[in-house]
Amino acid sequence: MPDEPVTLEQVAAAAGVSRSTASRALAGKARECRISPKTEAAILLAAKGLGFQPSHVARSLRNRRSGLIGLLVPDASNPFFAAIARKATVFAERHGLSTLLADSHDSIEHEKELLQHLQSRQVEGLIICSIGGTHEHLRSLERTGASVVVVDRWFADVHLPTVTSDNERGALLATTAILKQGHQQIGCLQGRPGTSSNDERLAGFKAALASAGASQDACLIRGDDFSEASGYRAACELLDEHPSLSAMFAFSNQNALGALRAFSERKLNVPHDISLVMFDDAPFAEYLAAPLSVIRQDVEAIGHRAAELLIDQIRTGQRPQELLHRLPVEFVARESIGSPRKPAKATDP
Amino acid sequence: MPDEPVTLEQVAAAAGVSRSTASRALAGKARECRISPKTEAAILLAAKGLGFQPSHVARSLRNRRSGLIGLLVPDASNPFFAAIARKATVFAERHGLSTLLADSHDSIEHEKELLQHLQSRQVEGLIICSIGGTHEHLRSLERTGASVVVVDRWFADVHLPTVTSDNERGALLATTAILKQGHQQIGCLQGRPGTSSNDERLAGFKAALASAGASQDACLIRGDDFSEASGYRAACELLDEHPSLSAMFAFSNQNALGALRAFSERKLNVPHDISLVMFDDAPFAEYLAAPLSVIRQDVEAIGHRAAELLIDQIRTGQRPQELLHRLPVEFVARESIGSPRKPAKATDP
DNA sequence: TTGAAAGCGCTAACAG
DNA sequence: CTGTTAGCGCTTTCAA
Repeated sequence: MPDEPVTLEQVAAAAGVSRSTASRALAGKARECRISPKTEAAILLAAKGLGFQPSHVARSLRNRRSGLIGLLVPDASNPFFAAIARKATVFAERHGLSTLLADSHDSIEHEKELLQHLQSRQVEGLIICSIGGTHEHLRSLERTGASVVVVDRWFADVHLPTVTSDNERGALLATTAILKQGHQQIGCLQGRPGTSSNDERLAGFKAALASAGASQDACLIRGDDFSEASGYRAACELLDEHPSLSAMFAFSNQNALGALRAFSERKLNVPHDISLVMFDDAPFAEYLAAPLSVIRQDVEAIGHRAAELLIDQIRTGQRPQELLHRLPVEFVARESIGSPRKPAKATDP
Repeated sequence: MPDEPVTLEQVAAAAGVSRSTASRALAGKARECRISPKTEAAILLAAKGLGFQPSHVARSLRNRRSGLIGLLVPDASNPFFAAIARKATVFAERHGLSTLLADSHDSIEHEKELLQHLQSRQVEGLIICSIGGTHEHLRSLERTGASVVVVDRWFADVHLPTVTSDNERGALLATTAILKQGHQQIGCLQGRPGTSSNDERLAGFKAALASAGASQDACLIRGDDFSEASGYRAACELLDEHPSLSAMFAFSNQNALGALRAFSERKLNVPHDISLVMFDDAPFAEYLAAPLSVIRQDVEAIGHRAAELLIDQIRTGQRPQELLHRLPVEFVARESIGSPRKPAKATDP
């Protein structure tokens, strides 16, 4: 910013003392360093008068502490990550740390690159929502002993503190709720296969089917990632190939929105023609044509826990005892699960 | 992070050269500084071998450029600001700048405080979505000649580059659409009075009423801020006090959600019993019980323009010619505006 | 073609 | 009670 910032030097000069004294006084160490009240006052006055703002950069260099944490997410505009971002920044700020935001655009290449950037910025800690796929970079973080928290997804061979929802239980709850209504065939709109959040939900889905003795038809699982587009495609395929399908379970808000689009194109009514449950609650869910039953994850808590775990690591220099933090989820029953309609043509409600 | 980072010194030593030479080679100035290819290679090799990561902190101090921009928003988890955050970070990153995220929690005190923090971090530029209320701090930014872009809201007496939507026109469009259906009384669920985004929308609302010769009953304007709670309260009041009310215009997504809650409690059906339009589109809007007609603002464009304006300022050191950037909005007709129902009791659909 | 030296703004050990 | 000194890691004259 254009204006040459005021330096400690200038404050010291104005107060007629040396930099060290000024530094001490401004650091609130007047008592401790037995600085005379009048010099202290002079220094404080000079600082205020000149509008002195200590340089964090210089301080960082000297103290070898940047006072920065990094936050690396696949999509900062996704409400889930945005909520985490908020919690993290606020918590960090409260501990005197500022937050660098980085958005990997769902690309593992970007993720690695940004990780480098963040590291070269000397971040003291990192909250990362990794895309997954490869995770050498995570393992290397693990080795360096950096303060890191992995959020949302986890990786069996990466021993870093991780916070995520109880995905399997959530999916089990959702699927069970559907089965209870008497549905025989449930379409599954999955997210990105290979990610823990997806695979755990899938496991819960299958477990519920198994324990109900229902048919585990793998063909009823579709989808490539957590996007609206994937949800739409998956729902279309399922609807076209299995006209008798009476219920669907969407693994994300976006997937569900895609499904709703597919339904609306086909004039399918929820829950009359088809039932739907989605993973992750959203403010709008209860105002949809049919208020959606959902699995609610406590996003706030996830963000909070992540920040907490990170700050602890930074302060103690130690990884926490518990590495895997699984936060509970909750089934919220609304009106989107009905009874299976009578076997009939799929297009005319 | 625990591991002592590798310094330039070490790389230089390993390559058997001085820091200066190493610095030059690693800065890609080999040609320019006529460094012999073999020493260059040696340096690059050593750097790679040791996993050298230049210290941004040291560099910042030396170059007097932090390579940081600040992003100060009232609520990082609000999709609107989250989208802007994303655009800004990505754009900034592309220009070698990292983004510091700060969340003022809708509090002007926090806003000022965080602004200080960001400044002491030597940010080279700042994108700020100010709460408003007071804006001495903005005026002081104006004076220092800092690179700043104000987003979403603007302030008549603050001469800083600003990007916002054409709120007045949006509101005019929305209100006109309602009037065209024959509604006589339109409830207005406003956001925070005193903010430009609110007051401009209000102006558009009133202008539409005026030019249609409709009654401008100020009593039909309610609401305190852009939250769901405010929307709910406002809608309840309006509904209870004016049973003949047949349409509402919500100034934000949240306000609209609040209204929907009020409607649903009263078993009011949209658009049969009551019509609704909201400012700002949302992915879910078309899947609501009645797909909502909305005024769509181009959030991506706002974020993009803001980042662009900021980077330009940073590079040129100059404020742009045009200070006020008003991005166009669009009326998206869906199904939430119906004809006014026959005068009847308000509670039984 | 390379090195030595200075200094960005700050803090802290060590002297007075 | 306060000042002097050194140095965090890097870049950039200036000199060789």
